[in-house]
Amino acid sequence: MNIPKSNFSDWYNEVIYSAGIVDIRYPVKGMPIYTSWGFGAIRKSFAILEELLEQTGHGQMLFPLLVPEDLFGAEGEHIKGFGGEVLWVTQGGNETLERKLAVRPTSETIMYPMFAQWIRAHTDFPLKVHQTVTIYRHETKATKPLVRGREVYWNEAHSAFRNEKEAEESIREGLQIYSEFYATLALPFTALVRPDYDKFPGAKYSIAFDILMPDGKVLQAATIHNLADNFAKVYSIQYDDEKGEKHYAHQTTFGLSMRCLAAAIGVHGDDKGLILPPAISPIQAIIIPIPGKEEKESAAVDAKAKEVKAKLEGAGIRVHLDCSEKRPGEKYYHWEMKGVPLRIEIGPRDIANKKVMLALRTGGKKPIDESKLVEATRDAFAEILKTLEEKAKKELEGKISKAKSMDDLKKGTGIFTAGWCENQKCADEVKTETGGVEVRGFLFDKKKEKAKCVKCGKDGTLAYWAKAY
RNA sequence: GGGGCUGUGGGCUAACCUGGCAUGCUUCCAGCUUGGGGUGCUGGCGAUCUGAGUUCAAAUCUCGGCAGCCCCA
Repeated sequence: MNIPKSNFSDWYNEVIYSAGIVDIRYPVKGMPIYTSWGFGAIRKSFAILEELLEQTGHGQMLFPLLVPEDLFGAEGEHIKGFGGEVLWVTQGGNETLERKLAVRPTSETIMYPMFAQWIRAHTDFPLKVHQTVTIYRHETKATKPLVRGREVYWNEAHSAFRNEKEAEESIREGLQIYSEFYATLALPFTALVRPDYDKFPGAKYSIAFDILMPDGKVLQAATIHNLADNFAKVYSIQYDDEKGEKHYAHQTTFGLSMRCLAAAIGVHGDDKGLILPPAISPIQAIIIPIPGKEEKESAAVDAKAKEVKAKLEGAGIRVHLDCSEKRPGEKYYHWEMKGVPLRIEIGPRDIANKKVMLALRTGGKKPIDESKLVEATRDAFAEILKTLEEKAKKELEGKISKAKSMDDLKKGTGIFTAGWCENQKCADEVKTETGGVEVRGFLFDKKKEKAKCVKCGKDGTLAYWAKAY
């Protein structure tokens, strides 16, 4: 890496290519290749998320990519919200299709007609499903790998319940799942109820997780929507209760995309490159053998390195031994750039002392007793996670400030709290005048704090504001 | 939604204004050397995004397409 992180935009573009996260040289807009290091980290992340969803009773399914036009358009707000960027399949082979097929920009309209088939009575609840797939949105704006593309890999959870109360509980469950998920990535966030005009098309309300990036802009990195019975009415998801009376189901949906990796890259990386949290790094520990001056020494190092590798593998740690012909120093730079959280050095000196060297990507190098290898490695991962978390929390806290005037919004950077009268007009004017600062929403589940609107001065509510990706 | 800039070996880049032999670094390959933080030397492979136009001649000028970056909304 020869671009400092302070030049965040260039740093990001450089590091995602150099570290093997994506290759943007494929000639279709917004569709890069997610190469093995990047996709590996995404898969590790999603495996954690999928496990959390399974534990809370969501069953994994796979729904079709395509949805016929009439089904897609049934919910009026929904199609209005997505209509402009839907890709359509209009031809099959040489024949024009009589019924156009939409390529999913999200899967409500594909899943919910099936939900209507599956749900007949109150005993069919709760219905909780999730899937990890790609979705497609024909973005016209500038795209950015992992942040805004036309093809997005994500996990979406969709659930149906008997009533509003159960749906509310599901919202809380979603918050819990995503909070745990982001804790394993050491990424602090703000979970905010979006303003009404910015909610998911067709939802009652939307909660979104914003993660602060180093340039002071926030990245929306997960969403949770309460759909109430809006979609149930359109797709006839109805059930008989105990008394034989008909009711509409209440639904929720959550989504979390590969943006989580963009957030981890942005928040944790440094001038040397990436720093991946141990939980999602494709390789958690990289062993670098240091050859000796004599062949005998080198042979001993090789043998010891293999022994250490086997021991760690046996403990379920993702470990790799770099026996390439490069010099040790070059290997250090290489794996640091890729963000491997822990490096284990083994050389003749260590063998003589019955030690191995642990070098943490977050800083610090220490010899440890060979007999305590597994334990020390686990401790190192915990320490790395803690270091990342503390650093990220500190940065976030340092960049949330109270804005009392338009001037504060114009001059400051990061996240602001400021009053808002809840009229979109004021929000729009603020965005224009400040060069992009927009209302991100209100804290969920907290008593709304009164505050005068930062724009018009009328009575309003304390809201969160920031520039966003 | 609007505007600007850019596209040269795998990566970065010079030449572009003023049309005429495509420069350097790096990576990669081979060999030797070296080995606890990017060893050194020698040799080698490899490029003007795409289509049309202007011209004796286009990386260079003009127009379109595709792709990327930046700024504004």
